[in-house]
Amino acid sequence: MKISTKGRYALTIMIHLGRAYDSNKYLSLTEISERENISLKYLEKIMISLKKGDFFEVQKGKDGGYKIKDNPKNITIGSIIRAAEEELNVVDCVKDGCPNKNSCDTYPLWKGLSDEINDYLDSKKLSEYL
Amino acid sequence: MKISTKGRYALTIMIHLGRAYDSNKYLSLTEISERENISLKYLEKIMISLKKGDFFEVQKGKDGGYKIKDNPKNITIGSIIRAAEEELNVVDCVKDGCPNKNSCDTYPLWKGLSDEINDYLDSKKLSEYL
DNA sequence: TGTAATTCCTACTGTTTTAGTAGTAAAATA
DNA sequence: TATTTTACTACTAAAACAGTAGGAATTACA
Repeated sequence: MKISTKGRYALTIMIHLGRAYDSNKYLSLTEISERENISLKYLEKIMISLKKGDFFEVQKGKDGGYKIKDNPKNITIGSIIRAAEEELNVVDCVKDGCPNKNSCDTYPLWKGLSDEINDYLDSKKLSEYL
Repeated sequence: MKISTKGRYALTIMIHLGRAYDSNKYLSLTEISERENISLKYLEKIMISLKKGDFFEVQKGKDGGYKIKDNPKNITIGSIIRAAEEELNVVDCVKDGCPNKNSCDTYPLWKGLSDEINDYLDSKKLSEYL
């Protein structure tokens, strides 16, 4: 039961962008990469997933980078982790809609746990970690 | 963020043993294997981990198997999953006591999530799933 | 108009984890 | 003594994880 580095680094990226929110400037992955000592190439890869969350305005080229569109107070940690990790279900049958979930002894537990995790992460806002 | 089959099957094993609790008889893995269509060999392997939880009385030989020592009302799901999965921390730094956790931006979140998961699973008893 | 900086896109790769399988020894019972 | 069960050790194919690599497209600025 681990969050992958993808999910962890995604949060790190968002924290840096969140801190730059007030400045209204673009922040590049190069900059974050140097600050956090994480390879630029890996951050780029994580950004591919993260972009599905539709969090950013993007500017290519010199002095470009990413800028968060919405106030960090309105961005939940859950939405960040789900974008990075693709999903946040502790077992696949929760997601897939297991055909015999009504007769499954363990389904209620895993469903309950998945809900608990999502609710917890949705109760936390990016602004709390800046 | 997935629970492995090890954790899932561990719960399944415990549910079968929990149901047999009142009968005071031993239940073999062969029996559970047949009921659940899970390979006996794999169940044996999972049992190696699960035994660290000190849940059972064991009887080898004919009509042998495992018997739960304590009432299922007193066994938490958390203790089962932790025995099977070895740990239940969403990031390693929570377990290892990361040296710079005091300055880490993301530590509080991961620690909070790990605690949330453990608390949730500890609030559920095996008896609720029999 | 050229150059540096940046995102975007595709592909590759070594390592670790997962999910088992296999064979045999040891113990217990009848 | 034969059978059934757990206990122990070792192996393995496939998937996931954690990156790395190279270059194309775009933009700002000098």
